Amino acid sequence: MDEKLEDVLYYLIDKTNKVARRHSQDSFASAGHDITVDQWLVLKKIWDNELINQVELAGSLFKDTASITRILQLLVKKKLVKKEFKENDRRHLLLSLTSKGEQLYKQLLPLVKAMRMQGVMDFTEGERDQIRKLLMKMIKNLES
Amino acid sequence: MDEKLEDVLYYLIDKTNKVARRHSQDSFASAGHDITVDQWLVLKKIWDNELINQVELAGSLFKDTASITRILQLLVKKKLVKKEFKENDRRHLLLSLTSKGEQLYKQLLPLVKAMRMQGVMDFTEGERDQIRKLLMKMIKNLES
DNA sequence: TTTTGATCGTTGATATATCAATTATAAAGA
DNA sequence: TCTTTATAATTGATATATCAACGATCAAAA
Repeated sequence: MDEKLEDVLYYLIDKTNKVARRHSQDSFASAGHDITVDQWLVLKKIWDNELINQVELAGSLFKDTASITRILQLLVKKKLVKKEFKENDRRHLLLSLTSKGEQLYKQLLPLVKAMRMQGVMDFTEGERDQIRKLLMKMIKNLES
Repeated sequence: MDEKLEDVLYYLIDKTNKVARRHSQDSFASAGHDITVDQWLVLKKIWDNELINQVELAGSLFKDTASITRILQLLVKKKLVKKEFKENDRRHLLLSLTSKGEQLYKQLLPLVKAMRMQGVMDFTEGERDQIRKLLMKMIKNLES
């Protein structure tokens, strides 16, 4: 007899992830913002790292470049992000936020900070360190 | 200045989840099995809980009933799962594994058990309890 | 009994994940 | 210079997530 799904750790991690994402997504929606969590992540990464290209962006968000292409298509359509070519290298795109994108970023930031707190509001400093340490250990075990 | 993405706990959870899923998916593929992680989860849940309906199935896997409908379409097409109606109640479907489904389940189980170990192979009993406890605490904080 | 209400399952639309194939371009080598 | 090679980005196909709308069917109320 196999153990119950509820007792499988990956399952618990998946659930936590989903609950956190839904909470974040609902917070954006209730605040009247038409943006997905993944779009926010891309927006933030570009803000933090102006002129990053799509391969780097994908790597740092653990996404496929195909996913990044499609998320960016939407962000460009919403006029939040712009793409340009590096000088003398038409192969590499450089990404940056439009002023509308920067404005939205600043507007969302306090919301996002509140979301991040919600899950760990009653955690001690030790507990925060501990969960981080254990998750990183799992990642190391799974990345061969 | 906002903290770096790498320091955000949700981001770390998302990464762990992705790494675990990819590891599991790769294990299925290398063993020559054409099945997704989500399809496996549905298969296992039905095995554990014969005659479950789609709403219950969705709830226990944290999935939308729409997702369940589509995953089941594929599993039925692969002849791993069958749907029947409850007697005198054409509104409620009952799900069960076909013999092919049961056979596949048994074949995958040892693989799956190995996958589950991979991430926590060097964890002490205390660490396993701790991460579980902390994740459940996060879930409680985020669900409301 | 007819109507109303509630629940279950499906479908459509859109966003994302993943893999494979393709295009464009730059850099390196012949 | 011309060819080969490597990398970046895109696109197509399929699977899943989410929300909204819908259809079917049973149950309870009028």
